[in-house]
Amino acid sequence: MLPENTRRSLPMALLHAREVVMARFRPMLAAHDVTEQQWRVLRVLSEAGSVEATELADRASVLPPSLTRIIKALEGRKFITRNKAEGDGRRVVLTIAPAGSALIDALSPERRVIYDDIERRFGHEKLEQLLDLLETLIDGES
Amino acid sequence: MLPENTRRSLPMALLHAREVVMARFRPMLAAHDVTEQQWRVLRVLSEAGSVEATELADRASVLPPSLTRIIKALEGRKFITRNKAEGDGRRVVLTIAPAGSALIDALSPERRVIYDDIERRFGHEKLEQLLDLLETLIDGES
DNA sequence: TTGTTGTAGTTAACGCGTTAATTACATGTG
DNA sequence: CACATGTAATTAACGCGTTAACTACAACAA
Repeated sequence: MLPENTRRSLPMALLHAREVVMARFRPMLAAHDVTEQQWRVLRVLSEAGSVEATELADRASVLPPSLTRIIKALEGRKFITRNKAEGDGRRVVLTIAPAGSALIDALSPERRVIYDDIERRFGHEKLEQLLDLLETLIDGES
Repeated sequence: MLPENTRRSLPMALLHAREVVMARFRPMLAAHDVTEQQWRVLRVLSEAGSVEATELADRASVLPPSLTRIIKALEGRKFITRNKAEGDGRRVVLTIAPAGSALIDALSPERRVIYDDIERRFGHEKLEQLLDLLETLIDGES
């Protein structure tokens, strides 16, 4: 059945929800001259250490062409390092650098405050439930 | 509490979920040379008939500068008409045109198939639950 | 070894997202 | 009326999203 109105359209609802959430984080990122996408890439690298470009693009939900640009920017600021994979001249391995880890650490307290506030207003139970549903949707469709 | 990994990050989960869902609709839109954003604008207008630019941008989750560009494109293809509001020379009123309605109608069957497939795989109950949670989140944060 | 096919990454082109600045018009105050 | 303030829309600048095309390297077959 088609959604009777745009508010019950799944793509629009997901978009709108992401927007209101990101509105909370955007000022923090802007204050440190990091774009949302750069931030996602940094977080994945922070979590995994060293990751190949393809996997990184996938985990950060960034397309390969965008990742190329983002790598240049992050490498230029010494947040990450870029090396060829040994044994395969095509692959590129990205690694988080000290300055990158430092940025992640520096933003953690502020992130925590924002995240806690969202969780408090929305409800811990609902948040977990929402994350579970999203995970199921993602795994089922991808 | 901070999300322990990127999969449980609300912004990333929302982004990823939207991506896998839109992947289903994108080919349909591309086949008719309509961008996602143009499509959202058309749908809102189709639902409401005539809407002022500011409200349209809000309901379609499009920023004003983007809306200006989208209006030009849609007006050029005679999908919508653009008029000044009477009584206020600043405001602009957008109205869906016959060609726009025709496009909406033409895509409806295909949309239904895609939406039904998502709903069937994900589950009707879960979909309703997800939409409810998203609506709550949106209303609470905006 | 040579040619073919496949894969990883980059580049290109065009539209949108985002913020800031600007223009045009409206409203309110003296 | 004249001026200041406020609001709607547009423009500008720069980065990302998206698709397609291209380059470089790897794997594989003859």
